[in-house]
Amino acid sequence: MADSPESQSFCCPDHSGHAPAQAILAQAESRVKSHGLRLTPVRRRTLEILLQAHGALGAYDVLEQLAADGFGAQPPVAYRALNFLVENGLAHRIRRLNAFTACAHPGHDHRAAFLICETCESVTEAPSDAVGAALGVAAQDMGFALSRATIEAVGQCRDCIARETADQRTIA
Amino acid sequence: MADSPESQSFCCPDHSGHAPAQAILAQAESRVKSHGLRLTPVRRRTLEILLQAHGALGAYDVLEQLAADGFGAQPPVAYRALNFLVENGLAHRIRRLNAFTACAHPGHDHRAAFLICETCESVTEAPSDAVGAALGVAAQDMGFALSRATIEAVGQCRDCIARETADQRTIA
DNA sequence: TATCTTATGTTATATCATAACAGTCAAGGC
DNA sequence: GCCTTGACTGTTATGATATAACATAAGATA
Repeated sequence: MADSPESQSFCCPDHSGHAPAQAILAQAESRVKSHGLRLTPVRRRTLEILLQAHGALGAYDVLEQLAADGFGAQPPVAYRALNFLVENGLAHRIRRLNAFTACAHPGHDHRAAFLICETCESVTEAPSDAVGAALGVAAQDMGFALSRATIEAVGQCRDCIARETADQRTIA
Repeated sequence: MADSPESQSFCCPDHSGHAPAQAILAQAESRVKSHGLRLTPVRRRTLEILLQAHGALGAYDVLEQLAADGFGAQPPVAYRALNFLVENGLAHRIRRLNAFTACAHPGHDHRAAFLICETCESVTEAPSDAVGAALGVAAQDMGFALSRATIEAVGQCRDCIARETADQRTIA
């Protein structure tokens, strides 16, 4: 199960594998090109940085790494690249954390929900079609035309639950 | 329908009535007391300010009004009162807007979803039990223990849809 | 009243984000 | 090729949001 494609495709970048960075970068490249846009060096490097990150990264964290790589060291450099990635479905903005994370499966359009672990700060992208549908119904009931949504859950991830359980056994 | 208790209880503060401010303030008072806490003047006034607001208010907007009323004029004054209200279920934080809004029905615990109108900037609290349930299922599938969630939808509210439709008729 | 606790006020600073403009580079027309 | 054009990057400057830390005041309790 830990290695099945299903569990891979929604795992956070450093909770062992989702599709390897290379594959995602290639997908990103073609996706961007098909929209008549360019995955320039800063943008590509920004996506790489997000893909290598453990959890979500703040814009200034990204900026620091970009600067170390010889790109511009001013905030707009990071924000522009990050916004580009978000607008093109290659990354997501996590509002609760004022942070950004690489999209785990950029191949297709989708609405995503995020599971934010309070213990290890990991951010996991979860399938949210059902959630989106429920939200659509609620909106419709209010006469509200929904265009997009932010869905962010806070709690504890599987790994941290397991670790805590193990710790308790050790103590007892 | 426009006057039914149901439609009232989920309307935004200035899209005509939800329960009047007085009633909500009274509810707030008793709710807070039952938790062994106090609805102090700043906190009470902060809640009033939110209740009178058209949409959600930024902390600095609230601060400005508090200062005008003779309360402290420094950010922590507003943030403390706002955080108190949020922690006690009397207000909600709208992360997408970096803003706060009074809870439309503080009488009972509930998970809320917010509908943010891009046209008039109103924020409406929608019942979200179904959305929460769907999110719970998605989380469970990932082995994630959900503790709370942010659900914020962006789109266009009923009033603005109606207004736009009317405008188009006028033009045509 | 003395004491303890909670809340408020203030100073200072951290963190997140964007406007505006200048310089650079790539792609397509000539 | 080379020039124009539009997209991209870099920089300066500033704005907006949020909190840490500590001093003072106000309520509760003994």
